[in-house]
Amino acid sequence: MTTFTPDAPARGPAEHAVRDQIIAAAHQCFARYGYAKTTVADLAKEIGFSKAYIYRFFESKQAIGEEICGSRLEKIISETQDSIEKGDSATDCLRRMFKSLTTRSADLFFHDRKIYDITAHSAAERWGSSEAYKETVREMLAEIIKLGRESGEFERKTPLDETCRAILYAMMPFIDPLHLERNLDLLPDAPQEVVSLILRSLAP
Amino acid sequence: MTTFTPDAPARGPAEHAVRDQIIAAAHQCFARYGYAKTTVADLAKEIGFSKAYIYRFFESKQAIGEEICGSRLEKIISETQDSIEKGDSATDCLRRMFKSLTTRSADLFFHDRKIYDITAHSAAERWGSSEAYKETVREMLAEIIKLGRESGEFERKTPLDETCRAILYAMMPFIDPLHLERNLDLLPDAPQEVVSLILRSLAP
DNA sequence: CCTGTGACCGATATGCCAAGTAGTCACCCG
DNA sequence: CGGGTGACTACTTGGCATATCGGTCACAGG
Repeated sequence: MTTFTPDAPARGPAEHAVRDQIIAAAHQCFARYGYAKTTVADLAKEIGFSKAYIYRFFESKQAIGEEICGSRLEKIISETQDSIEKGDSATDCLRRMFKSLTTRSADLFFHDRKIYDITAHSAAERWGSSEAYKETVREMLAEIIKLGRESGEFERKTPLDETCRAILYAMMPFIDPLHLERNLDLLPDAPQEVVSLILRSLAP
Repeated sequence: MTTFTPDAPARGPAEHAVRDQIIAAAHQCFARYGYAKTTVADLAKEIGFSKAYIYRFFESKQAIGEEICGSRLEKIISETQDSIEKGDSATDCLRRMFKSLTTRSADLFFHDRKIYDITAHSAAERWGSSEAYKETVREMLAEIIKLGRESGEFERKTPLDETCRAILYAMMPFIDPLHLERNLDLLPDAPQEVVSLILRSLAP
């Protein structure tokens, strides 16, 4: 699994109590007031240091946002991974994977809206956090397809890369936060119907 | 094919020289300055009548927008229909259908941006014009699938409705103007790869 | 009946200026 | 030296008065 920390030039020590405090404060403020309405000065006040000090640990407000966004996406990934591991076939794993990704994203939308908005913003602005998320999802999918091909569940003619790309494009409306937002009324049936279509396409 | 005129209570006579003048002026102004920047008063001045008179023919500015939007979408539909008719198999028809829809939509984006923006707005606001468009696309697709099933090209187990829905969901990123806009960098390969996946899923 | 309009209303957009915000830097302290 | 900051700048943003816009209506002329 690739790491979520963006390849940007990190500033200051990666491990530091104050850095953790900033993250904690940011998580709280972003969740409560939203990314835009939270100022760096707010975060500074929250942890009892000056604004300038925050810039010893993060090169920008966006970097903090990416960190919050990334760790939330990581949680979705790891929960999804857990669900996949309970699958008893590649078919089952694929169903579980997308079921988990869509329901957990929708959950985020309904129960942690402000954080969800950050992920949507992250996707729109192509932040490192969501690029890394997409890449990890791609890797997870490739793993399942490979498994299914080895076990004889899935066909082996189509190039693996193309298969993965096409599947992700097809699921985009339900995975990409930006698109999901507009398709909430199609949950939970639509994504499952697309997964069924995908599975038919994978038949040997 | 369903008509594009929204089921709204149309105002005034449907056939009328002045009505046509309004449409012509609207098309010109919308294409040049955009829907938002064009005022109803602008249209009135353009055709030499008063603003109030326009409301004898259209119940709102949106109704005019829907008309412009709808007729442009109708053009895409009819051109696509033409292309489909040249297909020599259901498989070919399906490829042609989506190839035509995506390239013509992208074309609209690049060469008639202001009009494209209206279609995107129409999709976002769920205007009648784009609902009708989506419905017509669904009908076109169902027709092709039925043909393919009859000729033995496509499988017959999955319910027709579900097949059509799933295919449209999967192609949404490249058909829906709202989504297409964000995926222009994936053209022209991505939609074709998804169509290939769809065709694999339709194999008997 | 049909064609056509100016005056009017409530909501929304616009322009403008003060206040706030992201980010930097020189500098302080132990 | 690492830990920490106030003051500064260039750029947005918010708020508010004002103008504009979508839409209606009563009414006029043929």
